[in-house]
Amino acid sequence: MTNPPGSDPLAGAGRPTLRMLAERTGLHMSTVSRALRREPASDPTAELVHRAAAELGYRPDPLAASLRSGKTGAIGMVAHSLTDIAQAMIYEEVDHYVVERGYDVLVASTRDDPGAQRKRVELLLSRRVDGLLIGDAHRDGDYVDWVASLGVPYVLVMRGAEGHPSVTCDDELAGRMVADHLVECGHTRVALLAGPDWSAASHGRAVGFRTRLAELGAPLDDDLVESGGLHAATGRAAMERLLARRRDFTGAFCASDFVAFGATSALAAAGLRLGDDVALVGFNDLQAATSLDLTSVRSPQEEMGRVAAEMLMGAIEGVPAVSRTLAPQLIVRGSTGGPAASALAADVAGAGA
Amino acid sequence: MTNPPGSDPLAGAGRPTLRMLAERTGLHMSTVSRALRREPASDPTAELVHRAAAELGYRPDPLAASLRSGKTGAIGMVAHSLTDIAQAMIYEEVDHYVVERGYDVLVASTRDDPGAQRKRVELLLSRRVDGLLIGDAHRDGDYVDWVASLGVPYVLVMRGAEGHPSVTCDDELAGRMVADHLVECGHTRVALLAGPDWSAASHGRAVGFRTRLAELGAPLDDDLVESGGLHAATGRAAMERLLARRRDFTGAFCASDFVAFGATSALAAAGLRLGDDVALVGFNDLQAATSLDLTSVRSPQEEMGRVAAEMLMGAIEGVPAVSRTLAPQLIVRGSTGGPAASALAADVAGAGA
DNA sequence: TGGCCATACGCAATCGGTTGCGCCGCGGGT
DNA sequence: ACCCGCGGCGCAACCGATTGCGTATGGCCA
Repeated sequence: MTNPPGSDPLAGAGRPTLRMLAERTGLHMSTVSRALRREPASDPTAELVHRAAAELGYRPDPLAASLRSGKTGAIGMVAHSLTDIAQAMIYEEVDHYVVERGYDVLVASTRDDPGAQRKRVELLLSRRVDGLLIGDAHRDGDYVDWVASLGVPYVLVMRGAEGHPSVTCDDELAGRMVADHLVECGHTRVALLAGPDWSAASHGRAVGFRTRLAELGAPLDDDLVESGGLHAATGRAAMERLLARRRDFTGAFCASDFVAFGATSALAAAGLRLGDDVALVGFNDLQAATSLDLTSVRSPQEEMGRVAAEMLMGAIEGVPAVSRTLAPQLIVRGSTGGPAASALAADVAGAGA
Repeated sequence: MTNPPGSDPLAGAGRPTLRMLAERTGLHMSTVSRALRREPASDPTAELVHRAAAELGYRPDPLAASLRSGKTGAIGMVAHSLTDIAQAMIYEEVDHYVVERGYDVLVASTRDDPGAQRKRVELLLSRRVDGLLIGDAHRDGDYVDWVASLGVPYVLVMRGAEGHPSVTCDDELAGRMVADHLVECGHTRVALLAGPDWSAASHGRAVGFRTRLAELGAPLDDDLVESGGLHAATGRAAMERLLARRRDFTGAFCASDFVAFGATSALAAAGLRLGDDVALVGFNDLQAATSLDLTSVRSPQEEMGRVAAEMLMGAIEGVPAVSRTLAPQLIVRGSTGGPAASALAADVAGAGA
């Protein structure tokens, strides 16, 4: 390939090493190594070394450094799926947070498969990440307990687990808020399209929802509960099963917006109008929720990502991690008879921009 | 940091090394190293070594191996944004493809910012990835040419660029298909909500659309073209601008489903009904498209990911990469007067499950 | 039975930094 | 004037594998 002079000082030719820097400056490697860690201006030697480094286009090799020091400057994030926008948003935020601080992120996705979870964590560990962000925790503690037993700093994000440091949304509160809202809108017989029960997030939402409904005197009928996955397909299937069984509910809470999207299709196919015949509430407040005019709970994914990253980096440096719970926010739209999409859409649609 | 005895929990004490394996088997490190690369059953020594490795729970250290060998067994993927589901789908597929083959993926996201692009590529390179998958190429060749000049195997995915190996969808064909469809549905005055012009994908879609419309005798009116980003917010804004200017179009092609979602909100706010007053076509066929009953073009993201990964791994092993273009598929739904959502939803909603 | 080749194995250098240790010189305290 | 402390620096070991080279060995064929 052609190699224009200004564009890449170090292509082709051997990449500059510490040894070369040492020769060029007449100092010893170790001196150079140490000088590079100082501020350029702190000291004549430091300045000399930094200047030489700049001239040669020296870039330290993190591999070699990690091998000796045991620190890699990288954290691992394991997600259940990055096609789940909520996880992707968390990842993006984590990425930007840590990269700004000179760290790096290695991701892995497990599809919530226990075998893959362990395998991917081991892979990350073999790459010697300094800490782990776990986004695919299951409520049965096996996986998470195992992670904890590895002796590597870790923080759970989005899905918590008893006795482990985590950054989560207050899912139970969110469930209660939805119950409040639906009942306030006059719905006394409502359904629940729950997510997988092994997700603490889904579980928490369901528990809060159920508990609050009971408190409000409109207890959830077990016959109106369907549980499944987090995708549109499972949401649609769940709503179809429900409709085949009962048609006397006037509202439903879906474990995620994707589930709500699927449910919407099923409602449409059954000739029921969203918001008029059946009120629907989703979860995550994705961009598309605005377009569907879907009431949804916004959980602060960006903030979760940032806080979790911050907490993990603290843990790596020895600060004990203490769990945090962030506040959800109900965004009311037309699917529960709220204001029309037009009124709210503008300030909402920018997520992920 | 101080370095008290306990601060290096399991790492220093426990992690089995090649040397330990050597001592335990009475063989030399180099012999052990080589025996591990053989099949366990191929040879008594190999079996002995493998057994010992299993007993000690030996896991090779990729850092050390890479340092010496120059190969990391990792590829880098740079995405413009993982909250874009299309990119996330590609990533997921790449991840599974290469992990199955003993490789690993390091991702980075750049938000399409030129500064970030170079920085992140350099970061990946400093981690010594064996090859690069570029998902955020821009049409002006600067960035991609620079990547090519680095001398590292690379493949562009989703967004191509002249003279560089890539795996893309036939975006121009897709644009033509949409034009055909809209005209067939009787729309002769249609609008275009284009994506960023520096994306070859967006550009190609627009070109194909425009060209085919002209061929069909219904040329695109420049006054009916809006361009912007790929998000719901920009889609909504674009449609609002358009509606403020003109109301005489009966159909529109959106550069992505997200843009279409935003456009839908704007239409609703203007009191126009999707499919009845204005026909809309999106791009990517995301899960939510089904629920919105949105006609969309499905581009084969999974296949793109797989093919690109395959091609890159080939390139790493010396097989020259030759660009491939995959076929798009139009999914007709209610937003262009197609069959109701109910008819098609079932087999479509499972994407990403 | 002798010679030759393929193979298995040991030895030691190597990848590119980091870090404990010891030396040296300089400045300050008494 | 003396001694101590401290900071900068060089030396060399080290992290955990891979790999070129030299030697011993076993199988095969003549």
